[in-house]
Amino acid sequence: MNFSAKTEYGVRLMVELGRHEGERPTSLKAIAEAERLPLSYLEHVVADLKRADLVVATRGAHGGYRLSRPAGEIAMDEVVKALEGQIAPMDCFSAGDTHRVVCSHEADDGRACATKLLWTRVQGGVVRALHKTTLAELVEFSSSPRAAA
Amino acid sequence: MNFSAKTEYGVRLMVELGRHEGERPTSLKAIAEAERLPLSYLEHVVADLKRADLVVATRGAHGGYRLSRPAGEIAMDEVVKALEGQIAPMDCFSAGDTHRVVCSHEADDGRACATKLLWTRVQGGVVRALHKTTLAELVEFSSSPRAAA
DNA sequence: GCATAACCGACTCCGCTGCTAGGATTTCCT
DNA sequence: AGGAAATCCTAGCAGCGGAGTCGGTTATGC
Repeated sequence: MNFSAKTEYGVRLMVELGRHEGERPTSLKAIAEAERLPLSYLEHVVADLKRADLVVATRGAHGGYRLSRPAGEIAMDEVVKALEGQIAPMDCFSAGDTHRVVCSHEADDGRACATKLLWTRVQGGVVRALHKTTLAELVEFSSSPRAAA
Repeated sequence: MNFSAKTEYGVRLMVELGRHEGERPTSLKAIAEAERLPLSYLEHVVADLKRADLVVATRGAHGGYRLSRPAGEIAMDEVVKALEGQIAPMDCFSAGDTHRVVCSHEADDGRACATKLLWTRVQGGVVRALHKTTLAELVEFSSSPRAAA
C-alpha cells in the first residue's frame, strides 16, 4: 500500500504554492529547485492539479501557478484524488473493472464479496484522514520546526 | 493507492479458512478452487501468512492449513501487514527509520517534511480501519447474502 | 510404496511508474 | 519587433516490481 511519487510531488508542490499565497505566481522552475524535484516531471504533476481546478496558471514570462482558492479551503482529499486518480484500495473499487477477476465470485451465487467490507472501511479511513486535513495545515506544519501529528 | 492482489488473495484465503474453523485442515487446492485463484501463486501467499504465525500447516496427505487462532481474535491489520510487508503510504515511512522519518529535504534545514503530517494521518486511518475489523466479521459478512459496511 | 500435499527457489512476462525530449504557444520586457 | 521566460502538449523509453509458472524436494496418511 503506497501512494505514488507523483502524489508526493504534487502535495509538495501544493504546499510550496501555499507558502507563497498572495504573491505573484510561482514558476515550476522555482518549485523544482526549492523541492529538488525534476522539473520536466513536475509538468505532468501540475497538469493534473490544473485539470482538477486546484491550481491556476499564468502563461508567459513571469508566469507560473497559484492556488485557485485559499489554502484553508483546500481539503487534501481533493488534491490526492486529482493526482492518484481515485482513492480505492482495490481495483474492483474503481469504475473500470476491466480484466482482472478480483470481485468475481460476488455475482456467482449472491454471496457478498468477503473483502468488500474490509476495503470499504479502509477506503473510508483514508478519505476521512485526507478530508479533515487542509492544505493550510500542511503549510503551517512545514514552516514550524516542530509540531505534533 | 491500492493494495496488491496478493493481499486480496491472502484475505480471501483467510476467510476461507475461517469458514472451515474447527474442521480438518483445508488444502490449498480446495481453496484455489473455491476462490478460483491460481494454486501455484497461493503457495507464496500462504507462505507469508505462515511466517506471520497466522496460519498453521499440516504436511502430507490430508494435510492443509488452519487458522492459528480463532477468527474472532485475528485483527485484519495483522493479516494485511503480513502480506503487504508494511502499511506505509510512502516509502520513507518504511520501518528502519522509526524516530526520524527521512523525507529527502527534511535534513536540509530542519524544516519539517510537509507531507509527513499527511501520510501519518492516512496511515493511522488505514491501520485503525484494519485493526477494528476481525477475520470473524469478514467470515460472517461473506456468508450472509446482504449486509451493511 | 504410492498418492497427496506442504515447501522451496528460480525464472519469465508484462504493465506501470517515473522521467526525458522536443516542440508549440503565450506573454512580458526592452 | 524580437527574444526570453514561461506554460502547454505529445510521444516515447527504461527499469522495476508484481503476478504467475514450473520443477523439484520433503513429509505424511493409507
